[in-house]
Amino acid sequence: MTDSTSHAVVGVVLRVRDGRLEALTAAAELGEGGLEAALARALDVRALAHVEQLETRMAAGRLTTAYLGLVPPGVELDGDWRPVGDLLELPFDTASLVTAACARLRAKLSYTNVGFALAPATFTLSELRQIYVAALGHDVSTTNLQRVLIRRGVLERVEGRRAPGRAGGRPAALYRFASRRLEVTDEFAALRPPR
Amino acid sequence: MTDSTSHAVVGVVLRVRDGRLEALTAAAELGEGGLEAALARALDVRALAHVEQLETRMAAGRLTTAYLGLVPPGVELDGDWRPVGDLLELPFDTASLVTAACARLRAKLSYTNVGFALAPATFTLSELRQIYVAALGHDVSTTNLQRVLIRRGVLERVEGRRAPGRAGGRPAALYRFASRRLEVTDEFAALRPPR
DNA sequence: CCAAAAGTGTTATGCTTACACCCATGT
DNA sequence: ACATGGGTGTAAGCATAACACTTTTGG
Repeated sequence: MTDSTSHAVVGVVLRVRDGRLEALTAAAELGEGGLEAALARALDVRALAHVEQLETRMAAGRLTTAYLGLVPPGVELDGDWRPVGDLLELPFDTASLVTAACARLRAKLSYTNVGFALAPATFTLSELRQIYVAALGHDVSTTNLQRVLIRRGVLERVEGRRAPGRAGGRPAALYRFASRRLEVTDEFAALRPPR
Repeated sequence: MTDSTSHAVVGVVLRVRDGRLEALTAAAELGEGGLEAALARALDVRALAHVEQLETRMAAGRLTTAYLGLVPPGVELDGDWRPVGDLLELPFDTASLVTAACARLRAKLSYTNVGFALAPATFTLSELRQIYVAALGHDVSTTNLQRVLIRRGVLERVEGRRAPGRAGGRPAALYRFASRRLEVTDEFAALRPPR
């Protein structure tokens, strides 16, 4: 049997800009090429540092498969970017996908290395902190961010320092993500296998 | 535009029986009624204590949306149940969905109350332990299981005790899950919001 | 010399694991 | 009494959070 339902692929792309988490949505109809191919027609996937599927919904006889994409600073992706939290002008189902995307991002920030997809190639800890603050929606201490990510092996020191701004201050060390592909770094909180 | 791709909904159902994790798969073509309706045609969803979507794939021009379902002991669901780990006779893509389902279950057992969907209404801690051991694939200490689940408020004591078997032993207290709907009980391991 | 920003040291807290010990029942 | 399974008490380990303090720069 064959169905004749319209099937859209929606990309929900997130980025951090000016200390705010912003979202962009784009859609294309599913064709012969497959889900990822439709996503590629909807937007320039080369700009995305990370992509993962969110979910597939059916409403009003229309299928929608949503993807989460993340764009690092410095990479341009044109479209109608708008701050998350200002979703009132979006249709309800789109807004709800953006909310789902943000929830997924927040969760993964705490137990994976996804941060790499929102950060530039190299950065200072303050810069990384701003990204985490924007994405998580609550304050994060630079000290603890560093401890956690270093101990897990997520961050690596890199040569050189960032010169301080006008106000002075100690020059900041530069870091990078050890891997730029998604890795689970803190698998299970409880009920770990015995040693 | 309208696509004419065939679209199957596959249910991957898991249960624990005789100390082993078993899987059953069933599929139906997507129709007008929507994804959940197709799932209901594939199998008796009334038997499932929990259902959630896994993912949507497209391979060889064919769409597949997979769901994870969980059945508690004492509820019958007919079909070709087979132990997880004995997937060689299944087509590759089905086997890979079963693997994904198990991974999802294992992960959620550690930070949610999903256990309710694999356990009977009331049970002893030993019985619950056996379920966790089978689902996680590694040993779990009864002591720690109790501590973790009680502190999180996932388990509740219930009136009465289970009489010991032939070999004697102290009668076991009975417990139940405080909620029988999915709840996240251990949100973030790291980077929690400040107090 | 002072302010500002970055980074380290130290302590406290909380959750989990490990393990020893006590409890209740059948034979 | 003793074996068996159930349950609790206690201590240890580990990761995170909090915060004080030191370091390095610009003005």
